[in-house]
Amino acid sequence: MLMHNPPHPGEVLKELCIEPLGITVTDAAKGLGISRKTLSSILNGKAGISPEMAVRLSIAFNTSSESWLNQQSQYDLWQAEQHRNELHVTQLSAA
Amino acid sequence: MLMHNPPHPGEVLKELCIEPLGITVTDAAKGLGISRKTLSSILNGKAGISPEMAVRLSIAFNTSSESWLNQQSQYDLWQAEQHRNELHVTQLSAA
DNA sequence: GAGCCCTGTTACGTTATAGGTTACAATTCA
DNA sequence: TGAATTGTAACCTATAACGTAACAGGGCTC
Repeated sequence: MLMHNPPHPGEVLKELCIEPLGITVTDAAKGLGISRKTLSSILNGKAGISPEMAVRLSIAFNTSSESWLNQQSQYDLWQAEQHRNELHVTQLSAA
Repeated sequence: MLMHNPPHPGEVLKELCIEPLGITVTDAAKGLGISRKTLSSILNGKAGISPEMAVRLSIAFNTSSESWLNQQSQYDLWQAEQHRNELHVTQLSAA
């Protein structure tokens, strides 16, 4: 179970990939084969990392697509867990 | 890196949770607080497991929400990886 | 056979999100 | 000053996760 708020994957992408390489958002978007707006949205936490985007990132930065998508899942799941007690779900047992 | 086609999470849900308990899809849907159609779609591989659904499953079956969402991620990622060579992405390196 | 339950599925709707293009404003820098 | 960079807003499309209502078929039981 996750205990602390995981960072948005876009944050990690910016700090660990874009900034260290010293490349512009514009050039990174070109390399990724996506629009500058899409990358900007991700970097600023306005959009998530889709499965296809995870593959793109893995190619461009020679990383693991799993790590990117897992980061996104952890992030999404943490948000969902915040509303766990609002869900009307009952324990299920044998009939 | 995933090497083999992961099963659809709905398959796992059916075989490891619904069938062993001997409960009907209708009753399981009621317990989960979702419509029978939604559960049916998941069980038959027509829909994925959303973050919120992962939390519902974790409550109803006393399991880990992470495991459900991770299964879905693995499944989605495998699909995306099948088109890895169709993406126009270039390696990114220091400017 | 008649009735009932369970199931998958179709049709219709809403809502959210990823992605695109275009354009604008603000900033930085040569 | 002029060019580059960036975030963002407006507008579009496609996909997907939900819901309800309705239907058809299979199975079970009086």
